[in-house]
Amino acid sequence: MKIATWNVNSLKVRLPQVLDWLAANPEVSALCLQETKLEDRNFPRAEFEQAGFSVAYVGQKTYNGVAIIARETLGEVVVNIPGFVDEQKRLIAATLGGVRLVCAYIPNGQSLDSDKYAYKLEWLAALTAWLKAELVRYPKLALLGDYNIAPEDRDVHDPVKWEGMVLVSPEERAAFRALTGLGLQDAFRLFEQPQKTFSWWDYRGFSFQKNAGLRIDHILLSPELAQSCTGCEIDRQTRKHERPSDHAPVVATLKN
DNA sequence: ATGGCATGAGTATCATGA
Repeated sequence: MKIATWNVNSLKVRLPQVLDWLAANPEVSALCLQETKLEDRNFPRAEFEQAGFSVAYVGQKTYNGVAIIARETLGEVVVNIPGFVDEQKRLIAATLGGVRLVCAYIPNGQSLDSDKYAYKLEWLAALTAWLKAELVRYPKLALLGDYNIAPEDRDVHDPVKWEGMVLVSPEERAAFRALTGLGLQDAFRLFEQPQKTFSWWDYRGFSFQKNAGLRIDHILLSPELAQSCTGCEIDRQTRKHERPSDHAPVVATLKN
């Protein structure tokens, strides 16, 4: 099976692209979406179900919103981080064929001196604490999503330019390492990868054409899943579409 | 260069993103 994550930056705008992408990638068993920006009553459930998918989603107006689209029935759906009071809709988890899928839209943080940055670090701490317990319950666990963290300088097109900015700060990178410290492994880094492979490019300044991007969308795998992972790729083709999302899908292949 | 796009809410601009 393949599992994937894609920040679509409005599912209303990107729904045709998502359906096309799922049709073009039939090996993808589950696709995690972020920034759907839709209240639940406006989620295009019928469109996905008519195309044969099972869906789990939670969203809000204008901002955030996450969903899992799967080819088989999703079970054990959990919304938000249990025990963490949060107005924002940024996390949904579900089980598919014995694999626990956690779909997360980690806060951006805006800037290092922002309240949103403090919220980002609190959110990450709560996520890490919850996942520690979740990993005991579910040895086959994947955390997929928009992390809004470039884990290392090689994940940044111009590390000097980005120094002191959100997404690359030492605290955020330490929070990412706290996740890998639970035993989770970055699927992308399990394999040899081309230099300067990114998952996000700013809409402004021809960033995609210049490949001025960041790798901030990730799939982390529990030890048992990492063992079965045979590949991980970023599908930058989607960024060439008309009205593209600024993020590209990340896809991991799992055996069995 | 605190802009540069894009999206949504709402109908002029503003908040947010990364």
